[in-house]
Amino acid sequence: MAKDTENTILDVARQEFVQNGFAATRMQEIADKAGINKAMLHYYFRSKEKLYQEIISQTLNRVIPIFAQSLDQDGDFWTKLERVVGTYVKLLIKEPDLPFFIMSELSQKRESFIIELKKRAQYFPAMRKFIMQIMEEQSTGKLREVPPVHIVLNIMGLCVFPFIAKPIFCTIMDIPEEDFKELMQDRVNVIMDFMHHALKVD
Amino acid sequence: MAKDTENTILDVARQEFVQNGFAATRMQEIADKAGINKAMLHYYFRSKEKLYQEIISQTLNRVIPIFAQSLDQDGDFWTKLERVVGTYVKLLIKEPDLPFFIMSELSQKRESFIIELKKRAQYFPAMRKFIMQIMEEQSTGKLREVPPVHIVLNIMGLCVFPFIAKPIFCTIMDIPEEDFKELMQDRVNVIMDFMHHALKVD
DNA sequence: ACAAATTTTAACCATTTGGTTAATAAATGC
DNA sequence: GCATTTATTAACCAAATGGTTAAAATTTGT
Repeated sequence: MAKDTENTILDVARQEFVQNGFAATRMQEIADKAGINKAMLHYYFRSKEKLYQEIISQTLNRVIPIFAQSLDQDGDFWTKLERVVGTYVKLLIKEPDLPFFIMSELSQKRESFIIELKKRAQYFPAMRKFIMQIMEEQSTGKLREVPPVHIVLNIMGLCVFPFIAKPIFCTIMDIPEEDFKELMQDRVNVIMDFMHHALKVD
Repeated sequence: MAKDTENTILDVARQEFVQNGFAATRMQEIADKAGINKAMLHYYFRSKEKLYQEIISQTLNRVIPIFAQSLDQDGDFWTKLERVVGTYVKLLIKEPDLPFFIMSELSQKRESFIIELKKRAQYFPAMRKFIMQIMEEQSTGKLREVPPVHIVLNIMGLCVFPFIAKPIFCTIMDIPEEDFKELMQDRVNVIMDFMHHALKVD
């Protein structure tokens, strides 16, 4: 039963923190939705801050390895790109609030988040190796010469941005939010096509 | 003196709300930083909610027209694109926290923000006209056939995303945040080059 | 110069909120 | 079966926070 309570708390807390952010999330609300006494939250996690930290930690553990591993396999730039874009967009369709959560609290609770992020520094080389690979393929004339850092920024932006901008985008473009998911289904192909034309050598 | 106090409040409040979000911003903190009594905040703006609304309103007034007007002038797709990308990136370099603020509170206080957004519906047609123009230039063979909605998403993503992702990006890529601004200076050219290759007809 | 309106302040107030405590219930080990 | 540990609860607490009020200072109109 013990693990059960703990996991219920974590589940509810994650939902609440993701939806409302740290400051707007109420411990009482978490307790109510988990169907337990508020004191349990402190019994298991000591404080709101610690509970939040745990959620952050879990979230990073769930996202970063997926991302890094999809980069850390064999293949040329295009193989890797297709893999990483596919993985990422699929993940985001399943959990569309994720990028928002990560970036939201990041800007406000910068230090603690960055610390938590740096604990996963083991995964960063995958990214830097990817950049090296881009440079290599550029120098052998397989890719057009665009600054690699910008290429990475572009890839990330093309994948992640729509999920962050969904509400504002749907409003301005007058698209029902239900149609949005559908739009995202095509997204992998659009991105691949876009990148391909942008980076292929003439 | 009256207008002076009011504007000081607005200035400080904007900084605070942008930096901390609604829930984490303290009225007392605003008062202190503005060097006035907390009661003044309520004297001029009645409540925290109303004050926040005012900031949202001002912010949208500052951003949306700039964006819409840069789309609402003459020129073919490429002329417009260069104008809108230039305007946007320039604005964001000056106020890098802006997209974050807009998108942050958007997801949490959805209703009130969307309402405020819809009050500016007058500006939306510029965007839809831009899409129409894309479709036209595609049918006359001037642009490659990529779904226009995705083109718009791509443009927005390429412009805005780096500013949202700055902290996480700089950490993972091991780039000092000071170097980031420099990176953004090249951004307009990179984006234009990228779009050009992605959309030109073979 | 002075009355009326406006602006500003200090002291309060009610509520919310994270967190604690002491007592109770349930599980565990022997 | 019983003592000990673990899990859970209800009641409580102190601090923080948005908001109010009544009085004082300042400005404005005449």
